[in-house]
Amino acid sequence: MVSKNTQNRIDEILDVTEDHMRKGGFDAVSFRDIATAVGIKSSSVHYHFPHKSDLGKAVIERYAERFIKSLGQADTNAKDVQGRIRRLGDAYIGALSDKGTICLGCILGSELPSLPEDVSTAVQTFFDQLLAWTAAALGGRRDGTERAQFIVSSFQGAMTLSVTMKDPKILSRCVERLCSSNF
Amino acid sequence: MVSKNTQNRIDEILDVTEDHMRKGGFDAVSFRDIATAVGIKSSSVHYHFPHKSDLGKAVIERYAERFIKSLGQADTNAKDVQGRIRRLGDAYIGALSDKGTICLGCILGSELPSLPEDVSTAVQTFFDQLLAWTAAALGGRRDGTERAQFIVSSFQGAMTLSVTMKDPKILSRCVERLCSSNF
DNA sequence: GTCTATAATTTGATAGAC
DNA sequence: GTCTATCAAATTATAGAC
Repeated sequence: MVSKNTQNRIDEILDVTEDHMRKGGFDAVSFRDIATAVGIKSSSVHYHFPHKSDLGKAVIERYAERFIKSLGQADTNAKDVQGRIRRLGDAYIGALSDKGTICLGCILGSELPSLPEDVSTAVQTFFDQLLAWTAAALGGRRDGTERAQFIVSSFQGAMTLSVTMKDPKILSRCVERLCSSNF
Repeated sequence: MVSKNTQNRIDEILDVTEDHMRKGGFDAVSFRDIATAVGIKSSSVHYHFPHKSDLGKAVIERYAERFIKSLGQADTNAKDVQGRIRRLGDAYIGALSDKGTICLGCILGSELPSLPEDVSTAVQTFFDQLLAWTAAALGGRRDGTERAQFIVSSFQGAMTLSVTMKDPKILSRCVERLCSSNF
């Protein structure tokens, strides 16, 4: 096996890890499985990520950055609130159709009490950012935080039920319903 | 260790298993941990549940029966729809405050793609029953199934976010919001 | 029904050569 | 950066005694 550019290899490892983790959670990931999927040995994975928690932390942090960035600017003004919430909904729909698997934050959030501390902290940071974006997107209402919690949790739940019932329409109808409400 | 009545022992095992599973999912459960918590040896757990999937299947089936039964009758008439949906919401609030952990269906639903087939089938059966109850509770509307999916998934998502953010109010406000809507 | 003992496999992790 | 080799621990599971 020829050496590869470090950043590419790291991304490859994180791609495969994210894949496995979104299917079965943190414990569904093993160094050997990841290594095999990437085409290297497990000791080489340890070279990049010494401990499993390093791997978990890196994959959720990368996911958070990508997801939040995909939402674009959450301009804090009253105009086009529905458009911005639809962007959020579309991001969830995209994440689902992407791989047919649940949002990474969703599955790791479910397992939070059993995760290593670095990882659970990173998961909570993801949700802090996501809720802050959503509250801002709602245009600075008084109860923006609570509305944001309702919207985000509804999308997450609908996404999870979509995977459980193997029916992506559950999520898309949820997005439709919330976007055509006045929040 | 003195022998115990079989049914009691089985319930003890399922209690502990449910506990562990609600904290970290299917993979967070090990025969040794369960045995230790119950006060027996792992081989004795295997006597009651030969394979791990037997344990998983039994725990979700028991959970489903208890949860659905706690909802009471879902009389199919237009009266008191809000009262019935509030019963459903209260069941979720109860499940959360019960152990401070997520609903078992919720966490196993998230991991569905990686579960043994018996277990994933049992999880889907749980949701089939829950959605059927909710659709009936909505009083036989035309789009009852879709409304039921929205309500159940919103409760599930709010429960999960409550655990993730360590704020039970996220769920209780979600219940309040949906109960005071006209569905 | 529970125990001891043990097998077979998997897992996270490290040392050291190239 | 990747490899070989290896380890200690944990895991699912079974056989057979009591």
